[in-house]
Amino acid sequence: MDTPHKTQITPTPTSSLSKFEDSPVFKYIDSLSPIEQAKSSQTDNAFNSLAFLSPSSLFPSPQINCHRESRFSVKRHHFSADLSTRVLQSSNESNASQEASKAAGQSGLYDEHPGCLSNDGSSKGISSDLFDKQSDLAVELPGTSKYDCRSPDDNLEACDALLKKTSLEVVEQERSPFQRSRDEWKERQRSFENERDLRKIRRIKPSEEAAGCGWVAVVSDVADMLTVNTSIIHENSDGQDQRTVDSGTTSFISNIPEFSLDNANNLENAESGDHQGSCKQNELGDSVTDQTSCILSTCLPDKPVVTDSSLKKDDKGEKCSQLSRQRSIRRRCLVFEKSPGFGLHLNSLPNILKGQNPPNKSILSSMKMGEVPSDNGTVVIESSCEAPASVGGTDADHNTPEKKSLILCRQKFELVEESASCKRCNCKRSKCLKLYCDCFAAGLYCIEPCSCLDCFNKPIHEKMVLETRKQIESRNPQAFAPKVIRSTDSVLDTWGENNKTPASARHKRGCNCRKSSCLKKYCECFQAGVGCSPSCRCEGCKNSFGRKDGCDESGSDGEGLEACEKNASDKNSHDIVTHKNAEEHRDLPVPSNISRSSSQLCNTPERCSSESSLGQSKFNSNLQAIPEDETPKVLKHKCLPLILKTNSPPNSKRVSPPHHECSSSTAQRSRKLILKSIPSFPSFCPP
DNA sequence: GAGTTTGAAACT
DNA sequence: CAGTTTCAAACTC
Repeated sequence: MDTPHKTQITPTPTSSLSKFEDSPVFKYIDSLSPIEQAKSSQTDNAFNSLAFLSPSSLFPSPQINCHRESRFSVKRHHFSADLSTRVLQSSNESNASQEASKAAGQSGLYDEHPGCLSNDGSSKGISSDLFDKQSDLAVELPGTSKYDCRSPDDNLEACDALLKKTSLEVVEQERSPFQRSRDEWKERQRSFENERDLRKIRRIKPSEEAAGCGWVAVVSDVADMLTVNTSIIHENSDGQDQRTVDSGTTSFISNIPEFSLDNANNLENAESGDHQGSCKQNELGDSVTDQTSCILSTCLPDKPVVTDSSLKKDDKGEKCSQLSRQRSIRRRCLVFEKSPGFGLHLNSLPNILKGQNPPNKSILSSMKMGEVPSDNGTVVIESSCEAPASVGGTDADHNTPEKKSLILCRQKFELVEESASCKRCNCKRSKCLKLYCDCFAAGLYCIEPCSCLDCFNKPIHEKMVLETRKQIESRNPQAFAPKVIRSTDSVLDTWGENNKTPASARHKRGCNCRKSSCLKKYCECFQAGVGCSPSCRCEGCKNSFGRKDGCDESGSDGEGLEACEKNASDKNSHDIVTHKNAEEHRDLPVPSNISRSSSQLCNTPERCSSESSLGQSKFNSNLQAIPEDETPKVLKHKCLPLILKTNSPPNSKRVSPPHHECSSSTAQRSRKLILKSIPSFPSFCPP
């Protein structure tokens, strides 16, 4: 709030600037260095816009921004070509500044922001300002409703503004190194925003489809969004932008089998007419099914899902809805949570993996370390899920390492899907609409294998499910968020000494164990394979993964480890086989608890990344005194159900969700940001 | 497989 | 916020 006093004292930026600009000195400086001007405002803005984006900007909460973003993106798609063309044309005529000015003039947008127009690098001032403030335009340009992203009705203007931004970027290519440097920043920012858009949109369709569309649909929406982005990229079609189009992804997606979704797709195809091709996967074609896109989006967060243009937005939502309904019968596996540095929703993993049925013996027996069974029984040699971003995408690439990686990833996803369908709950009185229900808590619908009674956690009761979820979320916004968060990031790390321990993750809320000494799966920390943290209120903590008091954790110590080992061995520890052993004993019966979580997906400790497999991982680690961790990149990133190379030393005890619990201010900021904006879980609730 | 234990979730 | 109850998974026999 401005006080009269303040007003008096502080001259308006405009007047001040005006005076300054009128001075001979300023003019001289201006003529000498364009950098000066850039520095004063644009540069800072460029940086600040990125560095100080509000949490919501960086990781926008879908509930808040989804509408804006989704529409924005779509429209941008429509206008970019036109505007870009105009700008490019003008760029051939004269210098960048003039071009920028023209562009600005055409748009008419900049006229309303004289402050953005500097004497010399008008283009620079304009573009950078627009660019840098793209996320804040709604606020920054109060005088104009053109970019008020908050208003659905202003999407056109908003898109227009963005287009201009993009166009100007082209114009600015001839600018100084300094400016280019800034451009890089901007590019990153834009990239980031694209990603952000993806996230935001996640909730858009759900909101539109409310009751009809489930998570799958939501995920599909992400893919949809990606499609739009891709289009944009193509339109801009400059080498630089092409980078975001990952042919490998395309290939990957196109090759993802329909696992058991054939029926769903068939149905969809029957209904979609022209779009069938788009939804029906072509083994090597370019089209991608919604589901695969969804999955892919989970796995390859950084890459837009390239889909057939026919597969699209308008009807897609509808189709997706239909498809989702079909799929929901099998199960809705919400493992798509991802983002730069953010993995899937780990809440779902444990469940997924836990509920996994023992692998087909024949498959298992035929498997070798590092191999992954596919739904059809084939075995694929393991390779990193972090396949190179760009891959050929042609049939000829089938034998390339990249292709193999893609195949591997694909099959991993298949496994996830499969395993998800095997998870079951046994609720008797909660109707599976409370967090007591693992399925519900994991964001999954109950399925046939569940032994629940009076279950309402089914697609046919979607509305109820949504409402219930909404209610729970209203009570506790983090109710469906991952319970275990990672603390490996130095900046975000908050557990201090604990952090030095192998436990690179901690239970977000902490446990409250009194009798189990945090050595049994009653303890959520233990179950997740993470050490207890100061936030735990447990008594007599002996968590082998890390005690509350910071005293050590597994791998190295004795008591905890012993207890854990003992605990693990009570039943089947003797049957537990490490990867190494697994190969030798793959025909041996797999321990129940192990088989559920690791036999298939987690043959290796590394594989048991994420919270889900942590438990298993822990067992393995305990047995092997696994050296402390270095979470495999794969795990740290996106792919989840990971099967890592088996012959590698089990050096990673666990992989935690990419969330950070922090106590420090910085950490808290980050955490807040993450928790707030990234629905760790696809929300049932429409925004 | 039934019964018990446990601690999170839900409720008051 | 603390105490109590409910609940379902984990565990034991």
